Amino acid sequence: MNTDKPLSQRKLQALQTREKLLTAGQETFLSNGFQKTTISQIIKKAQTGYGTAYVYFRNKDELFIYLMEELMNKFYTIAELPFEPITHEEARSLIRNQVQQFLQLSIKEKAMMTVIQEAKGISPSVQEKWSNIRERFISRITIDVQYAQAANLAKKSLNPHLVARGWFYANEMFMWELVHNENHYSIDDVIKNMTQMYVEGLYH
Amino acid sequence: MNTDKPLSQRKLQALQTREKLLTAGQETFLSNGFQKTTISQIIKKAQTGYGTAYVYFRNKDELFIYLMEELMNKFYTIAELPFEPITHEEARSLIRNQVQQFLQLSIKEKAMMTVIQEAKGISPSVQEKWSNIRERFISRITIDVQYAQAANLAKKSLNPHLVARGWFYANEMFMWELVHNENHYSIDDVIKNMTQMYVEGLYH
DNA sequence: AAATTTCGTTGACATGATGTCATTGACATA
DNA sequence: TATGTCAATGACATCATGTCAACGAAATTT
Repeated sequence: MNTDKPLSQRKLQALQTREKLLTAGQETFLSNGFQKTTISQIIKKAQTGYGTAYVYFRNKDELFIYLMEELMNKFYTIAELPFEPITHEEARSLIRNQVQQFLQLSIKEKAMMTVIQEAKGISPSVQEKWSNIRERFISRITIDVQYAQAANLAKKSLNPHLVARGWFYANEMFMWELVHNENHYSIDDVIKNMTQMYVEGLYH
Repeated sequence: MNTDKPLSQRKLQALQTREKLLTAGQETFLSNGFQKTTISQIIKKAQTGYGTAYVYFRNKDELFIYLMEELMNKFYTIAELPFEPITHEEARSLIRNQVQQFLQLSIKEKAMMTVIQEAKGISPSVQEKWSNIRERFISRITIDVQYAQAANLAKKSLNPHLVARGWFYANEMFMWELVHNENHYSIDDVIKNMTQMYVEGLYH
């Protein structure tokens, strides 16, 4: 599990400094948001000199992206959930479950998701990172749709790529809304309605 | 049509200055994007002093918002298209038509839409403006869904608010993708697939 | 038509964030 | 002990923003 680390005291300290900056960044981003967070705030909290931040990260955006990565892995796990239903009903259940996990993870990580939403509007590199997640979901959903079509569960007249994309888009937007607290709907209602529409639109 | 204008020479010049700033802004935004456009660039193109821009607009965001308004009115027209179908088929046709107009307008105004997309990620006030359009579409679609349910064309087990929201979300996201040229799909395919999924998911 | 007021216009200025770079000094190496 | 390496640093140059006191031409008053 643990690869041996031939760490000199210097390298160790460097890693610690980097880590200090990341955690200081985490805290600052969560309390101030992306836009209002400055390098000065981060290095102050990390107790390092100004230039130090630029030794480890090209800029604020890059520092933030490292913070995103851990969270992204959790999403990837959900994106890759197995999907091999035999019946219409089983399909509905698996789909509903994936939506639920996606939305619940987002809400659990609400604080960070809010900042990510803000950041992806401002920073092209953050936007691209989020785009990675999106495409990963979409290509996996595409495969699922194709599976259902091959199993004669889903209508073959529909383009699986477009179906997958449209389906994820709706999910994503509801997710941002839930994260932003602008919703006046219960999560369960959202899941139930979306799943029903999707399954009855796509499946026989 | 034309309300009488009791315009002193001063007020006239003021209006002209404002207009110069708006057109200079328009040009600059379209060629440089939102982020990279600065007040200095705008006033230089408008041939006014630096402070003048701040006389007419609180900041860059507000100037941009005035530029958005005209375009937004075109969207509102589409949002309010009449919808009173008698049959399933008529409903499908009306829906398809609305989607088509929405996407075509976006593509026709592609240059400005690209800047709007960028701006709404950066400026909260632009985001709110766009949110107005979205909610206007959604509430209108909600009414349409309710109409179809009352006419016994659509399933009554679905929540019309959530259906309308999810449907618009998918449309919006495809629209941004089309505007951004990231699409590898034809508009017609997108419209056909989305409409089919929606109608067969919602209608009996 | 002279005097006075109003107000559109202006650019210098203060502020604040960013990214760079020459320098420093503690640690590693010989 | 001497020499090198490199993590750390903060002063600096750069750039954008928003403010404000002052100017002067137009409008109004006397």
